[in-house]
Amino acid sequence: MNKRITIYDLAKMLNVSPGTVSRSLNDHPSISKKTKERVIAKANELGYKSNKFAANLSKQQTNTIGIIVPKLDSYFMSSMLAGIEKTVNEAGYNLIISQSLESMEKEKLNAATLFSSSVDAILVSLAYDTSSFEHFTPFIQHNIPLLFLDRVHHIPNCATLIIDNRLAGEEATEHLIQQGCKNLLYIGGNPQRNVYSDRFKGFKDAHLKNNFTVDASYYLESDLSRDSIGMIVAHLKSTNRKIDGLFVASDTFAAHLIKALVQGGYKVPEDLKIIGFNNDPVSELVTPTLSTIDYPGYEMGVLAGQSVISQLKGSINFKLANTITLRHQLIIRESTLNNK
Amino acid sequence: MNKRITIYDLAKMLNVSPGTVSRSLNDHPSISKKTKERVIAKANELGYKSNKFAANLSKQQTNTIGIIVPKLDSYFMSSMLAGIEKTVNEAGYNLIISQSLESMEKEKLNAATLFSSSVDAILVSLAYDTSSFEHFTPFIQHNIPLLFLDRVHHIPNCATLIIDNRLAGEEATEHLIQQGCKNLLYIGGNPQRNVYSDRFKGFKDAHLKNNFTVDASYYLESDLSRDSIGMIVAHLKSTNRKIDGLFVASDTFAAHLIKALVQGGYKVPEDLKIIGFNNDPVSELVTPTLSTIDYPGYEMGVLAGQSVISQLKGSINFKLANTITLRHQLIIRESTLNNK
DNA sequence: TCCTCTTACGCAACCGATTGCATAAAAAAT
DNA sequence: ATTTTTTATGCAATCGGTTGCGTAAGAGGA
Repeated sequence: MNKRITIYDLAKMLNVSPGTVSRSLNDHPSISKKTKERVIAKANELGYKSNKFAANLSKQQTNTIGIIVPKLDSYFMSSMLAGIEKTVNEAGYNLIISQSLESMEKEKLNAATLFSSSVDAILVSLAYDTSSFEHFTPFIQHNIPLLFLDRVHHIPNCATLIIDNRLAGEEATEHLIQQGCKNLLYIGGNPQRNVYSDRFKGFKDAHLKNNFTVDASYYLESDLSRDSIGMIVAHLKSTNRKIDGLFVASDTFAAHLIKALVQGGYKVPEDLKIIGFNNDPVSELVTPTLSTIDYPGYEMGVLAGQSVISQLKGSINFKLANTITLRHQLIIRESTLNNK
Repeated sequence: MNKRITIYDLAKMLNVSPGTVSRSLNDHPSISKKTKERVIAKANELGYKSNKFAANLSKQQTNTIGIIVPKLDSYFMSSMLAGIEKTVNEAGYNLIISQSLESMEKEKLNAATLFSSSVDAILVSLAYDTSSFEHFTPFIQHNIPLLFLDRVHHIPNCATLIIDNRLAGEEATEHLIQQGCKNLLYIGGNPQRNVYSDRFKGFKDAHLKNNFTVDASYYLESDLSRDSIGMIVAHLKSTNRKIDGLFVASDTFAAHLIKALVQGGYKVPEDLKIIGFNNDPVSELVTPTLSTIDYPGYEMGVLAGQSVISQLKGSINFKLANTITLRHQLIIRESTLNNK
């Protein structure tokens, strides 16, 4: 096992001081070109790698960014992470990823770990059941940038990155109405999460605009897991209102639902039109193909990375620019179309 | 911004030495219960968090594990990562995730970064075009556990975690043959990657067992990206061998292919049977549903995490137990079925 | 040639925790 | 009461870089 070589080794071999080696390696202006070259040449020759922990310790910054996501195994999350990882990596940061597994308790633990790992910044997409936010105060107290994305909570001086879920919900609903649906139902997750409640707001707004009645019973709360498909189908069958349009807050759930409904004898879109959310790849593969709202996960990740980095570099004042809203887009496919 | 408090602060306030504080906090046996309690109480009172970098620097270990994956936005990858993250996290480790984006150059960079981040161990799933492996030698030289998973390369003393791709390929092919296919084609990625070449080996073995002829032209190499669907369809139309069975090394690709073929007038499974690989959620959603090989990403992640941790803790001698092979399972769905 | 101003580098403190070794205090043994 | 053993703590070096400050050597000017 080769001993890892340090600036002291280099210094000794080159007959200079460790300080000079350090400065050379960091391209400090007060070192002559000649010396720099000698040092760098030797460093390469010996395969010198700086010890990040020593560097972090003295520089008091870690070049790591932490992120807490609910779960990573969805297309949306993983493409968002892909975008974040790529962006922060190019800026020289490492990304520590942790999952709350949709549990506030785990989220607290993760936050504590990341805090004690001295991340330079932290990104958070909230767990399903998170209802208090004190676990983020250490970051705020220590002025560590905290950015919420997608599943957000507004805390003063914390940036948030979202799409306009209300508007997207309105557009989706409006589309269903234009396709002739009269009796709509919204299927979403925990309304404490902005993504679900805001979409329902849009759903309501579209109703009001079209002089349709709407009340809380139009919000069918579900954990959007595959196991709940059966309950939803049962609900649709048993309800006295004859539902002819469904706005589902998740494409994968919508896709499974379509499959189940078709097997259960429903005709989609003839009997029942369905629109999803996210533009997950499955929406193109299911039959009928699923109309949806395109929700740019990767771009969101890139933007999140960029904004957190510019925050770290101090090049943007986030006290001012506090909320970034990304574009979204209605995508019409077969599951909401009349003709054919 | 509260100054972060250190063991020196605690030491001063409690009139003990920093060493005592450190030992108390680490539950060192040679500290009296009374002192420990005093220290811990004070630490909690002031919200003391140990500075990991200082600790890492002196302990020479970081409690982080690095992983390089080709891309993280596939269901398989993200569930594998979910499994790894959960496991190593429970063991007190952080996970630094980086993507090679299927490029060897990026993989080299990532390896260098992780090395200089002093990860305690590294997990790797190789990029599409990785053809040399010197970028891993620093880890080996420094005795840092290196575990390959899924897309592996055999290096002495490095553990690998795989499924039996050859056997899985044989089973998939055998199934097609049993369903009456006479003219098979295998669509896979770069044969430098074990996952693709081994499946083809199984494909060949099944042919030989059934006294079918097979040669290299039965391997259609593709990058398995969506853009290549058109080329594949063209190939199927133009080839003089009338293909009636397709073994595709990726479910998502197979799903898109089914969609394209059906649109192009093919009947699946009547004209052409298709079997995929991975048991991606999409395989149940596409019409016809896709037969496939179940490939347990999450479990693979858990196992990878466990084995790397036991390696770090020294509880398993990996010089002996070098390759772990996971179970896989043939899953038969509509895309390969005759009746109906 | 002597003086001033740069330039290039060395010195040493510092970041915050860990840990081997020494030792004072307390407990046990004689 | 004295010595030995045990227990609990302190001291100080160490991990590997970074950085403010001081200064010798070299460049430039008079």
